[in-house]
Amino acid sequence: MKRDTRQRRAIRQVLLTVGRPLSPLEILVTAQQEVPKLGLATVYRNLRILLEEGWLREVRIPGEAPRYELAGKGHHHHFFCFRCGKVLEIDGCRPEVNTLVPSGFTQEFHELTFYGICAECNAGDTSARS
Amino acid sequence: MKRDTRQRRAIRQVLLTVGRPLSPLEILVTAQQEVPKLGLATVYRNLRILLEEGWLREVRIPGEAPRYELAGKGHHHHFFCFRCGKVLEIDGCRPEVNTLVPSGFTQEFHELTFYGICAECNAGDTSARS
DNA sequence: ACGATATTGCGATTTAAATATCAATGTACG
DNA sequence: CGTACATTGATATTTAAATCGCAATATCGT
Repeated sequence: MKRDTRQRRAIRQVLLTVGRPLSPLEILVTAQQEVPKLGLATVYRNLRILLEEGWLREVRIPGEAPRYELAGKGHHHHFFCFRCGKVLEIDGCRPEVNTLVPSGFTQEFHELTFYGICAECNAGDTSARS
Repeated sequence: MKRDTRQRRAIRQVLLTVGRPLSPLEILVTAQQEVPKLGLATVYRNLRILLEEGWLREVRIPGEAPRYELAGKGHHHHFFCFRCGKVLEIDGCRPEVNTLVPSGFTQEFHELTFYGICAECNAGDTSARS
C-alpha cells in the first residue's frame, strides 16, 4: 500500500509549484529546502512511481538530462535557455507544422524545442546556470 | 597529417550515400560491408574528427542514441519511426513556429521532431528494427 | 621502395545516470 | 497505541556509451 511520506509530498509539491520541467537534481535540491536529508535515490524512486501513476510526464531535451513536468497539460513545447540551463514551457502550437510530414507517414505526435536565452536571463539576471 | 584510410573512406561513404542520420552502430555495421574488420572505436574516432572538421552534424532525438548527418544541408527536421527505429529527414519548415516564442526571449534556433510510422513501414515492410 | 608516424583493432577502462542493497525509520491500519 | 511493512538514506553496484592504451598495421612524402 502507498504511503504519504514527507519526502513524496515535498517532491510532488515542488513539481506542482515550480511550473517548468525539472531534472532529478533540480528536484532534489529544491525539495531539500523542505526535507534537507532527502536523498537522490528517493527522488528517482518517486519519479518512477509518479510516472507509473501517470502523474508526471518526461520531457527530454537532446543532450540534456531528462526533466519532469505535470502530466495532463495541453499540447505545448519547450524552450531551453543556454544561459541558465532551465527548460521553460512554451504554450500553444501551430497546426501548419503537421503539413511538413510527407504522405505515407503516420505521425503520432511531434516535439518542438527552442534554444536561446530566456527572458529572465535577457533581463540582465546574472544568476548562475542551475 | 591526416591520412585517407580505407576505414575513414568507408565511413564517409556511408554517410554520403545513406541520406539519413545514422547512429554510430548503424555506421559501424553498414561500413563493415566495405571494411569487415572495422572496429567501433574507429567509428567513434572518425566521427569526432569529421565533427571537428565541420563535415558532420550531430542529430539528437530525445531518448535515442545520437545520429550523424552531413553538415551543410539546409534547415530541416526529422522523423523518428517507432517501427524500424530509423531517423528520416523532413525537408522544410514553417515560419509560423517562431511566433510561439514569447517576447523577451532570444531564440537562436529550434528543433522539430515527428514521431510515428514511416512510409516504408506503413507500406507493409516487415524488416526488423535496426 | 623506405621509413616516419598517423591510424587501426581490440580489450580494458572510464563516466555518469539510474538502480539495487539493506539496516533504520516512519506511516497507517487495526 | 502497537505493530507490520512501505519507505528512506547512504552507499555500492549496474549499465551502456564513449574513450583510452598499446602493439600491429597502413599510408604517404620522399
